[in-house]
Amino acid sequence: MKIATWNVNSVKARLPVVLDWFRKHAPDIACLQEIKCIDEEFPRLEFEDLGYHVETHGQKTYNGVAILSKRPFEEVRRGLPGDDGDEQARYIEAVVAGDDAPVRVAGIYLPNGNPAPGPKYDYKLSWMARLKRHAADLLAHEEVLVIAGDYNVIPREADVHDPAAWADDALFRPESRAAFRAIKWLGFADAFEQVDGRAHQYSFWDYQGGAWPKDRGIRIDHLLCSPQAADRLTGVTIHRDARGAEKASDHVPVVGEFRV
DNA sequence: ATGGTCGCGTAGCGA
Repeated sequence: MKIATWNVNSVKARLPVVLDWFRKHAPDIACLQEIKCIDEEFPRLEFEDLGYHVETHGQKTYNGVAILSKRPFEEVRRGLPGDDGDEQARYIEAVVAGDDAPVRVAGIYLPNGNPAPGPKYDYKLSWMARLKRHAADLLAHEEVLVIAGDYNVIPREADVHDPAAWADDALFRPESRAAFRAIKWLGFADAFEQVDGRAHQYSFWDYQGGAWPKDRGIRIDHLLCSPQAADRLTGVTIHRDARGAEKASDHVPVVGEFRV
């Protein structure tokens, strides 16, 4: 089973590019971030035509997440628990039947947090604290669980082209990396680090300043795997080539393959 | 091509 995450940076602006990629790579489950539209405006029919079930947690203009699956959803949750006043659509979670076990997938769009310090950074860290609490609850189920998405965190120096240039950025500051580690150390494996782990394998290149042609990227799109998922993980592919497409997103898909 | 980000929404913010 292929489980993908992709920050598409507007599903409507990206639709031809995204549909081409789905036709070519046919993920079984895909989490999309920054769909930038309300549920009613999501191009649902186009994905249903490709054989997908579609669930969205949309928002006007900003944020918004979706989860797509070839198999029907058995359970869907919208919104990250822990703050009923949080209006930002950044979390969706669903369960799909695997061949021999249920598969729970959460799609996340973790707050960027810049500028740091400041209220946006405080929101990022509090969101991560909420994610940690919820992730701990989910781990207790002992399921095949993948938390997939745009974490907006660069875990290691090896995951950024120029660590010094990013030292004060909300994506690389010590508090952000510590919060990411605290979630991971609840008992998750980073899929990429488990099966590959090479330095300088990026998932995002800024539109500005020729970041893509100069390969000035960062790795911020991750698949965190429960032990039951990690045991079944056979490979991870970062679809770097997608960044070179006409009208590309600034992020590329990351796909994990699981025996389930 | 003497420029050099993109999307949303139609100014300026967010990333």
